[in-house]
Amino acid sequence: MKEMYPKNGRVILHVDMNSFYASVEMAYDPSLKGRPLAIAGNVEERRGIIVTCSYEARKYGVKTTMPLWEAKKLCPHLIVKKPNFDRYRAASMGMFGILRQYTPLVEPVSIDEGYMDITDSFELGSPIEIAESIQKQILKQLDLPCSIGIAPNKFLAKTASDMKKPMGITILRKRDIPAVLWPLETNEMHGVGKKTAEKLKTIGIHTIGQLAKANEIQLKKLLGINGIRLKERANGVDKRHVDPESVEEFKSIGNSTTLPRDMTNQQDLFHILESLAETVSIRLKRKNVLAVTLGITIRYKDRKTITRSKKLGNPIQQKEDIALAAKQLFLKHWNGDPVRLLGITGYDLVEPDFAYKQLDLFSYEKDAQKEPLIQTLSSLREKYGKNIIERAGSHQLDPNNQVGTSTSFNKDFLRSFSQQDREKE
DNA sequence: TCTGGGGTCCTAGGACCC
DNA sequence: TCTGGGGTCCTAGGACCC
Repeated sequence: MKEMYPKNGRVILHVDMNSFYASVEMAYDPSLKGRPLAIAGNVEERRGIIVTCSYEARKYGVKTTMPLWEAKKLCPHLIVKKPNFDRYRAASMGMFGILRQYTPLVEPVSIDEGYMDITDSFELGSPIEIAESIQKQILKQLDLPCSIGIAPNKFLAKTASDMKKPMGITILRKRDIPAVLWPLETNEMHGVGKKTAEKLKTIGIHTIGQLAKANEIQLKKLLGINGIRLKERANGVDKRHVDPESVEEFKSIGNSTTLPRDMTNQQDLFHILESLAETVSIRLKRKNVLAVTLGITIRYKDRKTITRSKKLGNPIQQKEDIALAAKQLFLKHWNGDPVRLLGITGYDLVEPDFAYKQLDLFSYEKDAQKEPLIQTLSSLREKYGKNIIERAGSHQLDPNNQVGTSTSFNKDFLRSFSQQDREKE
C-alpha cells in the first residue's frame, strides 16, 4: 500500500456530506426518506429559495438557489421545510467529532465538509479502508450519507469527493488527471465560476486541459494571481496544508436580511438595523471578539448592492454601539430609494485583551471621532472611553463557544441537543 | 412572483508618509 | 525649483463557495 504514495507526498481526504440539511431532516423524521424534500428560506414570504433538496427532488429538476415557486411548479408534491440550524450544527459537531477520532488533522471548511490529513494514520488501515470506516460510522451513528475524496492534496481531494454522490468514495491520483480532469469544462473546477469561465473563453480556453497548458503571462493579465493558481490546480498542484486551527480564525461576522417588502421609511429601516445589530452583537460575544471595522450592505429594489464600511476608533461589541455605527453609515450613504435588503458586518475582529490595550491608547491619547450624526449614550461613551474599557475587559469565555469532540455522539444526543437549543430561544 | 444568508480572498485607487 | 518612487492603510467592489 505504502509504495502507492511517494515518501514526501500527503494523503488528504475530503469529506462532503450529501444534501446535508435535507439528510439531517430525514434522520430526524425517517418518514421523509425517499420523498422529494426541499429546505427553503423565507417559506412564508415571496422570496423563498431552495437551500438544499433531496435526491428525489432533484429528479424533478429542483436545484439549489431556485426560487421556491419555480420548484413547486416542477414538483407539485414537494415537501418544503424551513431550515433548523440548531439541528444542522449539532449534526455537524457529531460529524467532525467522528473525523477527529481518526486524526487531529481535521480542517472544517463549512458546516458540512472538511479536510483530513491521514498521511500518518496508516496504522488504522489503507486510505480506502479509513474512508470506508468513516463513511460507515457517520451513516451508522448519525444516519447521514457522505461522499469522500482521496488524493495527494486538497484540490484533488475536493474534486474527487464531488465525483460520486451520494455515498461515494473516489481516489484521484496525479496520473489520473489527464484522463479524468482535463476533458472537463473549466467551470467544473472548484474556484472557476461563471465570470471566470467566460473570461477564459475569450482567450480560447474551454477545458481544464487547455487551462493546464495555458500561457502564464496571458493568464496573469486576464485573472491576476488567481490565473496562475488555477493553472497550477489544473495540473494537480496544490500546496495548501490541512490546518486544524483555521476554524478558530474569524475574519468577519455579519447578519443580513431580505425585507418582507421593499422599504423606504427611515424609521422602519432603523428598526431593521437595530435587530441586525442585536444578532451581530450576540454572535460577536459568542465568539468572544470585538469589531474594529463596521460595514453595512444596502440592496435596492433593482438589486443594485452597495457596501460601506468604517474603521472605528474603539473596537465594539455591544448592540447599541453597533446599531449607532450602522445607522450613521446608513444615513451617510443611503440614496433614499426603496431598500430590499439590509446587512451589518463586523470586520477586523480582535480579542478583548487586545481591544483593552487598543482602547487604552485611543481613549487617552486620541480625540474621539468628530461626526456624531446621532447623539446617544453610546457616542458619549465613545468620547469618554472608561466605561467601555471596563466592559471590553470583562468578557468571560463563552461556554457555548466550544467545538464538540464527543465520541458518544448519536442520534439521541443530536435530538436532545437540538431540543435544549430550541428551549433556550 | 425571480434570485437567501453566511462567509473568504483579491484588486484597485487614493491618502499619506518617507 | 522641480522632481521620484515605495510602502502601508483605508475603502469599495467583484468573484466565488456552501
